[in-house]
Amino acid sequence: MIDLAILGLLKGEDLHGYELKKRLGELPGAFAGVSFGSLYPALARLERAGAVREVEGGRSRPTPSVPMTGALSGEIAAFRARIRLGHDRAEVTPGRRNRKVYGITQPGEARLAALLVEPPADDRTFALQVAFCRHLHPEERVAMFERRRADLAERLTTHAAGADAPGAGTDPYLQSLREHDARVLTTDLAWVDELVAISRLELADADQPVATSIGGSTP
Amino acid sequence: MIDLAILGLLKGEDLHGYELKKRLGELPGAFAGVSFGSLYPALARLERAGAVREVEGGRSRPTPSVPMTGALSGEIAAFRARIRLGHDRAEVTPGRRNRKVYGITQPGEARLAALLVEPPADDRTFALQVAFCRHLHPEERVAMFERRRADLAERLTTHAAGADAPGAGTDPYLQSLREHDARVLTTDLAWVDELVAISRLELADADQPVATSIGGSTP
DNA sequence: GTCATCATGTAAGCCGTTACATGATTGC
DNA sequence: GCAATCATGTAACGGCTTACATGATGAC
Repeated sequence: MIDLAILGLLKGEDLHGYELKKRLGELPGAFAGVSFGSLYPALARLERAGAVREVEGGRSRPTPSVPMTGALSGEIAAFRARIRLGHDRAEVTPGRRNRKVYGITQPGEARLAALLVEPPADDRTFALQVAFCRHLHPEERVAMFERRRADLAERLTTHAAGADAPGAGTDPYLQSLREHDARVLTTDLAWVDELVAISRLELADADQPVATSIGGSTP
Repeated sequence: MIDLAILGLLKGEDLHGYELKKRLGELPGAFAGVSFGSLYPALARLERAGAVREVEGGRSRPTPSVPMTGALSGEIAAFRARIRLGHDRAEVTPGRRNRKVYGITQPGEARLAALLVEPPADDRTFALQVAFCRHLHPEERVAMFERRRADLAERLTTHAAGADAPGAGTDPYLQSLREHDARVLTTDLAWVDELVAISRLELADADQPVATSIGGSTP
């Protein structure tokens, strides 16, 4: 799970461990808990495996799909480059001396792609997959969502089957717990549907590559 | 976590490990996954700690509020003895020879009470606490729910604060994930309110003590 | 007598945590 | 100079999983 988080973050941007942990905490979900004690060994392991490697300057903030509304990403890149030259005041990059900045490698990208479509071990892992699913091909993304959907649907029917177990209705708290579980499953199902809808929308947008001048057709 | 599950189940009924695992699987939530490899060591540990002990006949299905003719447990014991004679259908006690039936002790009940009001390490632990919260005094139960409520509320505000982080709105999947998290938190909050409502209802109906409570004197 | 099920346990290992150790850089 | 923060790592440990080993019982 931590591999997925690391590779997903590095796919977007070269980072060192300390910063990586901060980004992890900024992600929605309960990923703030990952500690250095697991992060650094994981990085070392990934480096040994050839999935990441230490980089020098560090390609920062590529954001290829959005071609720069302006200055933001470009300026950040320039800014980071400037740091190395000692051109700027130090207030922005404190204590940068010993940092080991990591970047993702091609094998690492393959590994990331595999982790993204793998059946998630738990709900938090699925959350991570969603967080980074933008790096998947649209079809893979939809397929992954559909698998998740099937899994949730099955869990829901299993749940429904267990509802009329012997002595199921005795305790109001147990009953409430059971109902809540069903609600959560239903909510998750609706969410996956939303994710699929987003994917299909993007797929449709990709079909018609910004041909505004043609007929004015709005899909 | 597994201690809470074991003690909570044993509070209701004397059970052996194999049966314990089955009951665990019947509980709502994802507790089916607990394996023998963690269950048996946990039982041994709890026995060493004096929280459970091996019992002979096994007080089964106490349900003390319903008188049950009083003969039930005695009859079950006789029934279990009868099995040997091949007199009954086997569906109830197959392969019973080596079973170690465990019962909860008074220290074990104290431990259970402590685990039930302890701040839950994760959401699954809270689900377990709800599953067995009937064993708490009503006031403790409400207090525990209120603590949970406060925790969820804080998480929700933290979440809201993080919503307008830099670059938060770029990816539709990340955005959807963030929104889903907020929905889940809100749903959980509503659920806790429901649980509190149930508690208050039972508190109001306190004419007749419905649930047995632990840790205190039961006249 | 053989197989499925019931039943208990051990061993190896994964994954993650907390706590500890170390040291550079910067603000004051 | 000193404290706070940045930054990287190691060590000990805990909890849980899978896989393995063992054996009794009952159905057929």
